[in-house]
Amino acid sequence: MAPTLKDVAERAGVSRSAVSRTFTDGASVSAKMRKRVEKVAQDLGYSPNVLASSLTTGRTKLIGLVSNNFHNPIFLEVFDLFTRALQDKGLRPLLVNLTDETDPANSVRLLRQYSVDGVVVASSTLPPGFGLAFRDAGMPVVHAFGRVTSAPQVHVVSIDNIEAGRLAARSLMARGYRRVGFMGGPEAASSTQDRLKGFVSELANHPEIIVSQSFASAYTFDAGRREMLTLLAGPRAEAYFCGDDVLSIGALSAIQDRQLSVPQDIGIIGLNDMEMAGWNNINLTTIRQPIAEIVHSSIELMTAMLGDLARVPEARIFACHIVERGTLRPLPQATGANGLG
Amino acid sequence: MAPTLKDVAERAGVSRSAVSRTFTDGASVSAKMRKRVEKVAQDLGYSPNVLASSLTTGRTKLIGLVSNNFHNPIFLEVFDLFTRALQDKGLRPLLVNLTDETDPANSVRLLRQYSVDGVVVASSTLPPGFGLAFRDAGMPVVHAFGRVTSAPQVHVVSIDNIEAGRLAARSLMARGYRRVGFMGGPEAASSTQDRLKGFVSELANHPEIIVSQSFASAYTFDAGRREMLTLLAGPRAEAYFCGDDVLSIGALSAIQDRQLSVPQDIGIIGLNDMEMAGWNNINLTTIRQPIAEIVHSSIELMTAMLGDLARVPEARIFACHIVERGTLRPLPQATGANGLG
DNA sequence: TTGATTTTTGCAACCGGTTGCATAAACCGC
DNA sequence: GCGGTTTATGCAACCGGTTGCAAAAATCAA
Repeated sequence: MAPTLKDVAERAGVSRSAVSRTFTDGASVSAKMRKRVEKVAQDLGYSPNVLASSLTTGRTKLIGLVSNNFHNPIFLEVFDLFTRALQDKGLRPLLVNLTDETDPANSVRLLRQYSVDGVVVASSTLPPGFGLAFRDAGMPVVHAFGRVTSAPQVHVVSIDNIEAGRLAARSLMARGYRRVGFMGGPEAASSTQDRLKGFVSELANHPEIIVSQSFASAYTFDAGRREMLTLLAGPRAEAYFCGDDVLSIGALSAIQDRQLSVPQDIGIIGLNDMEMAGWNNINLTTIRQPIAEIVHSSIELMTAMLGDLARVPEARIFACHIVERGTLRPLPQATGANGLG
Repeated sequence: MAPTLKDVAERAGVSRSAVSRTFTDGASVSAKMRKRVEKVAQDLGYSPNVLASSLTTGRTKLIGLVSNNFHNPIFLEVFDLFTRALQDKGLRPLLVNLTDETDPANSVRLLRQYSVDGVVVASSTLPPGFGLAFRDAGMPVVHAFGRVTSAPQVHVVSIDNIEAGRLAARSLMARGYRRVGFMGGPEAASSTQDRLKGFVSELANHPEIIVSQSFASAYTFDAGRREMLTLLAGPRAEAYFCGDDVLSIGALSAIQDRQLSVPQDIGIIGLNDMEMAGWNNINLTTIRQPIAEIVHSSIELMTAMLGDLARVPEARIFACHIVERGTLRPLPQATGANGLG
């Protein structure tokens, strides 16, 4: 159906190589030849088949975009940013949905079959085994929203979850909360553990503050709501740092059910700053992850890897900051000013 | 890096054809040969390169998944369902983000370069020119959430937007509203026009009911909020049928700002039934689109097309129904029972 | 104009597979 | 064991491109 290089060559009366060369930049073609070929190509509506060329060049310009996170609205923003950033670099995202997948070998096989040039893992909950398996299969890997360590085994672009935990703790203290709670995401996820670690360690210097902790079973509204309902049944804290914005909204719904008011009776601080958090009937105070920066940095790292396969893994860490809205009491001092930056 | 068919053939001491045949089902290979080859393939970690084989078979098993809708949470559900359904059929989604794209020719070129086997357009706002351009380029096309017509030019799987408009009108009347408003999505979209048409035509039989109409500029929270704020500044209706759930939530936020209460002062009915609509601090009465059914039917249609390229375009229409929640007054008669089905 | 140098072009082999065809091997009934 | 059929295998050409190499053409300096 679609015209091929051979068609163009015959019609233009030149060799196939000549046609090929007009479409690969850096190749040696005279201006005359190029013009002639381009004319015919235009007429025929020819455009080169990337997949065929990949056989010899070894590059498909296909990037596996793998995630297991198809229920958190923040990831729609993430996918939007990733797909556009990849497109801008002339790369194509091959979307891989890893929900319910536990064996990295399957994914490796799959990505191999399509000989993707690289893999972007976009998830804060996918176990590190996946990234490692891709790397071991010889593919450049960038793990966005992954766990930051001092000796990363694959490239990681993320926030410092420990620091985020600290930031949350400091914010709550600064607002005068004395009994604070950590209501994390899935306990097994390293991001949860890191945030807890930061949260607790910051508070360790303040023995007067009472800390409790618990975990929601997933990053979902229902899990957040359920967890908060059980928390409210016992002795409750004055404010909670929730695992993410979706959990926070679930928690808010539980609080509302109990006729308690926010932030007077209970304060909530989330994490992510998804679009919805700013909707003014939600108005959630939260810690903002700089999504766009993380995505762009991930792509930058990926394209760098495509040029230098041997590049040694690095971790890129982005700073978080608090977005003041209505679910935490204001700071005691001057309005708006926030010494915690 | 990755082992090739040749490697396996040499190692097993058989011809390349033999190896190829063990991996294509329906091919003639003895059990003995198959066993031998599979053993070696296993040892080497070989799996066939789909892209290379596509050169001769003409099938890449790549499906372009194109959308321009990366800001509406319902589409995260849609992407989740599509990617999983495609995976189950052994197909791979090549995600194409058409935000800001106006020229179908670019997308055609792009999808051609990757010689996708077919294209799924998932959008209610993308102009029909895109689907047609893909079709004209010889690709099987299914337009999910597209416009239903009696003589479809490409396969369409969707709800009947006219009927949805009627359903909304009937629901509002049944609940005793006398002044009703249509607050649609982008005016140019055919889905908006169809819903309006249905809404108005149903009410045409009831001259005692006063109807107004307006349009939000996009399917976003802000647009919905803005539009409702201007509506509230004038003579307002008792209930509004909003273009979708996101617009509805924006509208609710505006209503809340004006200290009006829902559903006592104003009723709202949305469309989509995205997950969030059921969150009980939103609790939106809405018209449910059967997303999963639409997606599965789309994929079914796509796989059918792959087997029969000449298949004549059809429209598959799914019924909508109302999901009763808290933003519309209850029906006057018995609780819960809903005569409108 | 000539010979040396640079640039452009085509040939042919190759990338990793598939497949029609011919031949070889296995199977069948007797 | 035989001839006849069916099944399995390998050869070689092909899919749509790219690329090293050598020959041809263009450019340059003298």
